[in-house]
Amino acid sequence: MHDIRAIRENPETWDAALSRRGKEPMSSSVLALDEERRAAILAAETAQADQKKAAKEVGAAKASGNDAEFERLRALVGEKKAEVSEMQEKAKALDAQLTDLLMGIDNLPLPEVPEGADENDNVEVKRWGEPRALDFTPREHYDLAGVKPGMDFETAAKLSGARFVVLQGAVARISRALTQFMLDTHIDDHGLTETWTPVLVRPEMMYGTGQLPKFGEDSYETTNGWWLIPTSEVTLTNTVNGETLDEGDLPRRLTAYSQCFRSEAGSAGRDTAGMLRQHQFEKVEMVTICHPDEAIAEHDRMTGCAEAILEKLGLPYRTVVLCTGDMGFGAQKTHDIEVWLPGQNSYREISSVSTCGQFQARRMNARFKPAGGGKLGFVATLNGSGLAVGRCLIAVLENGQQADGSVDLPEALHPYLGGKTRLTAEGTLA
RNA sequence: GGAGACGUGGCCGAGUGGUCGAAGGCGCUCCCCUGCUAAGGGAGUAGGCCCGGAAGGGUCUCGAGGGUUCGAAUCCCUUCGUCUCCGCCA
Repeated sequence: MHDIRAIRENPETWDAALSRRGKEPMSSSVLALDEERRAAILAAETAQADQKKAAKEVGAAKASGNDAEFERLRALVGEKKAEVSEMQEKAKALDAQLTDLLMGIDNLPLPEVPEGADENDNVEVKRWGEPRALDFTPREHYDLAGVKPGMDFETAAKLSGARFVVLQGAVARISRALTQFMLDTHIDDHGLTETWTPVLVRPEMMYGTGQLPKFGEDSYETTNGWWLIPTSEVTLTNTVNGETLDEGDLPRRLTAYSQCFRSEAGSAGRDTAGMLRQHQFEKVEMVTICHPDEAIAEHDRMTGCAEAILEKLGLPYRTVVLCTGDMGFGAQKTHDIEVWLPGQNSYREISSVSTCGQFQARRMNARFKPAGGGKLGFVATLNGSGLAVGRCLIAVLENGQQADGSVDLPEALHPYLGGKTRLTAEGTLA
């Protein structure tokens, strides 16, 4: 959410930043509402001060036996009370309106974020690894002989419908190995704190990280009002919802493996084959809660954590800075990491690392107490995939594929596979 | 799911309708005393919002939301959470 004071102080700057995202200027409507709201608050509080004063005098009048004065003051209190409740109601309604308005406005891009309309304007900032030269035509993951026995879309369709998968045998194990490998790396090498969270949350949490109110269509709500998390960014970030942390406790770096659920309403027709896009998928997530001054450095650090996974797996990738038009709702700046998929002959998103600045913290009311004293500040929050397990599985399978449909598996995974090094064309580990 | 109890400031803990934002203790900060890692004395010690250049003032917050009342931490309702017993269960 936006800081109303910042908008008041610099409406033009604020509108200009918004327009970089291709959004209409909002400051005049925001400020008009804000002014109305403050006038109502002032009126309500002035009336209330009068009421309280008179109410105190009532007691004194009663005690001194001044019945006339007592009655007069009683009447005055009654009068003021009506005025107070009227103005309070108005103030409350205006405040809710303003909050609703602000809650629906995108975060502002940082100055260094390139301007652009869509993914074509993203800027590549790093490229690592060389796609392997092949003397055969690469296949997509679901088309590999060794994969087919362990990746069953028909049974998944029977169980649940389209965009689900059943993994079995060696493929299931490779997937699990990937998860373990990622978590261990983040915990042991990157110093993140392993965390396990619920996947069902109250709606307030979805507001906190920005899925609600605008993107309810993308997630699933249960009949009793819980929401299935679309990413554990929701739970990890909201661990500090409503909290005031000591500055000394920052930064908090968390990682969690979780199931993620997305209805993907707008994506029908895209990536329907294979397990690239599923309603339910697995992800290892990273979240940092830190001092706002450290957010940019943390952003680069976190990006590095995600890249390290791909490097250890020997998977070629490139990193891009998303342009203003391609960034998510709550982000100030986003790095997408795209892994090479030989079967598609292209780089595909496998991780998205964003800093949200204080945007989510304001929604969550997550603050910190400065070490030297002074006013409380809002923390900064960052999140990033580290990585999407399903897509990483695809990348491992496609990049390691051999002409016969078997797969050479990355060395980093061998310890997690009981020392086995490859997926045979028959679908077993060897 | 059933029955009951509870939810106060950084922590502990008083307070069951009237100058209570809230006694007391602990912790912390500053000052004094003390020639020393003891003890004592004093002062201070939440946050949001609104007005104001500031000083300062107003208002809200005793889990949250609503209500009763001239007046609520104290009464009522709703809700969230915690604990105990029972049931169920991975």
